[in-house]
Amino acid sequence: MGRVTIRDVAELAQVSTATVSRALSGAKPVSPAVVDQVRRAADELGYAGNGIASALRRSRTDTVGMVVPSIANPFFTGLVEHVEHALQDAGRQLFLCSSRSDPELEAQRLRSLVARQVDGIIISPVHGSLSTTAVRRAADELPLVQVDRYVTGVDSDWVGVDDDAALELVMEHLADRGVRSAAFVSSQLTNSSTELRVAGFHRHAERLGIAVRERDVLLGEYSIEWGRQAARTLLADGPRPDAVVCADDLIALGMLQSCAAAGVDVPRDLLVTGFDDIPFAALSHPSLTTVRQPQAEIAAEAVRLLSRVLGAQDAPPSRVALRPSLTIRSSTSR
Amino acid sequence: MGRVTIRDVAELAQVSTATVSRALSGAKPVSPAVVDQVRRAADELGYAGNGIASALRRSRTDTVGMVVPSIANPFFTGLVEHVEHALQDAGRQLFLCSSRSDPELEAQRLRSLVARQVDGIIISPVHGSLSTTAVRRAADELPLVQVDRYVTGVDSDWVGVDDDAALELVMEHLADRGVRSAAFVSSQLTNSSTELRVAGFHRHAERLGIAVRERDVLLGEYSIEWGRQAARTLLADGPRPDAVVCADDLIALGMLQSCAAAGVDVPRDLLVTGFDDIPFAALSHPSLTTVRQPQAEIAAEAVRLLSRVLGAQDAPPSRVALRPSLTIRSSTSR
DNA sequence: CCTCGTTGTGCAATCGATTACCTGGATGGG
DNA sequence: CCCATCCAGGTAATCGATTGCACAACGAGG
Repeated sequence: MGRVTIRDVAELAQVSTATVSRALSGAKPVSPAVVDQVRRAADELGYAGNGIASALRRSRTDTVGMVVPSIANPFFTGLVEHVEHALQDAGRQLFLCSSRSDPELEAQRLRSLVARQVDGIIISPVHGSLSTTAVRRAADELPLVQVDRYVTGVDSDWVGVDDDAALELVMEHLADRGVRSAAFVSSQLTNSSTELRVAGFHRHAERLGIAVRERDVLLGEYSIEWGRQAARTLLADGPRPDAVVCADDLIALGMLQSCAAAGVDVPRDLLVTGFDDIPFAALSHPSLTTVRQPQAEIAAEAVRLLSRVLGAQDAPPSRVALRPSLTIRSSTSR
Repeated sequence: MGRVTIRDVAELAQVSTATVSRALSGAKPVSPAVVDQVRRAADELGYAGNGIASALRRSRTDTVGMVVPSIANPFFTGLVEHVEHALQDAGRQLFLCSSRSDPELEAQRLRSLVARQVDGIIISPVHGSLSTTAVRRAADELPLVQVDRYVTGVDSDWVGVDDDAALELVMEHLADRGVRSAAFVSSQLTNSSTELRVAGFHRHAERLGIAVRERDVLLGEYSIEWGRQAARTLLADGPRPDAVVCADDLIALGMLQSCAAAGVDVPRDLLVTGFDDIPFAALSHPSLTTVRQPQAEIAAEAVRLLSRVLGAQDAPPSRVALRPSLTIRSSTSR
């Protein structure tokens, strides 16, 4: 357990700690013979360095923190994987936290990341306004990029998908299929993407002459269980709409399950669409028509933006909305 | 950007840095009046502390590192969520890394966690032998608990599921359903749980008189795609077994998809079982019969073991194999 | 009134690595 | 042959918070 320090290495290699540091990091030239000696000594002792001490002195950690609302949602884990990949190329590591859709927990995670001196933060904030203070406070301290969703009132970079364009794709596709009335199932959360999606839904429905009854807009949370529940509510009473537009795939998958259980045939009796195109969207029965988010591009762009800020260039914050595409599967194909 | 330090607070509150530290952490008694003064000063300056410096001095970080083979696999993300929950109660934070099923990357992650002085590590190692060196090295430095899988040759705590008992449940269930021959689809990875599952499959198949042809044991990786592929191989030629036992749900879900595409009716023509009981196992068509892992218990036990070791009690390493249960759904119910 | 705790606070060492600055010797040009 | 330059490598300050030790003030008990 006795940790081996740079001093031990220096002693064994018969040089100063400064030389050991330089030999191992290559910060300044050291003669090859000495480098070799130091390397050998370090190996022999199994020297691993102390990242904490190094971080304190250099005041950087080569680590980026990421905060997402949920790691049970494959959309976010997909995003995380891509971010991790992109960071690796930049020689950085990812420190992942989940805020579990709780602004309070989110604030705590952010504080903790700041205290741990990560070099930058990538966050998908929980809430459009309740998250503002914590996000701003973090953004004041270090580079911060928002992904997927953003909060109001913080001037930071953002990368995500063009939600309005996404809903346009969905609604036009449904219109093409002859849909005359539609329901919308989403989360209660008031955050940018959730709001833009519901707004887009209404806008394009109206434009295309698709009827929307007020009671057919159901708000709960982004989960399979809520999809199931919403389906039950929707199918329980009154005339059924021609289609159900879901704000994410988890909801849509829960919806499909309950439809099957209730004997409602999708797509014959009802069309269903999702959002995100998670891997499981292709596996349901029927397979799910959904909006594909360009995850890899979002991740790459987020990392690029972060590096730009790390490069200390005081560029104005940029908001990048990438174009989504529609993956058409059986849930809307008669 | 000018970070506020403890010195600034001390100056404003007109006390020494020692007093500020004690007032804020409560490590030693400080008179109420002074505490109040310090609190006020800290608030006014927005003092957040420097976790790095604190960690260096105290040589603890109140952080636990976790390394999993994949964060795209809902089984692991479920586990992570439960661990995070359990840690929160203990006032610790989680630092999550993915090894992407690559022993080399895994070793790097472990080194990095050790360098960052996390207080302990929870790991599900990639490989039974290739991961050994890295895991041992980490375990030499700090408390380490293995979950789900374990490597050979390292004396550390382990918590997981009783894989043999799990396969017993599966095979007896299949035997009850009149299955006379079975295939097994798993990952190539040689790690404890993978190996115990294939061994259990063979043992119980033999015991119950279920025939297994050598070419019906297919090894690839834990992914949906491999499940699809394996299905194609399995259905392509020769007589079809009565059942396919899959070593995880991702494989099983891919298998179901390909079966549907090939016009093979599950469960009429073929029974299929999975392993893990991820949320999506209930959503497939047909829904999947699978082994349920007691994730919450595994997580709680892992955290408990880690705390025990952190308490510096030199107890002998314990290996806890929890009992799995079988969730029976449509993929095995005629 | 004189010890002997007790309590609250400050001083300064400390954690381990990095790096600004300094030194001594080698090198090269004039 | 001398001086300017360069380079490897050492010395010690530094990052920011914590904490062992010292000390002052105060109260209680004899």
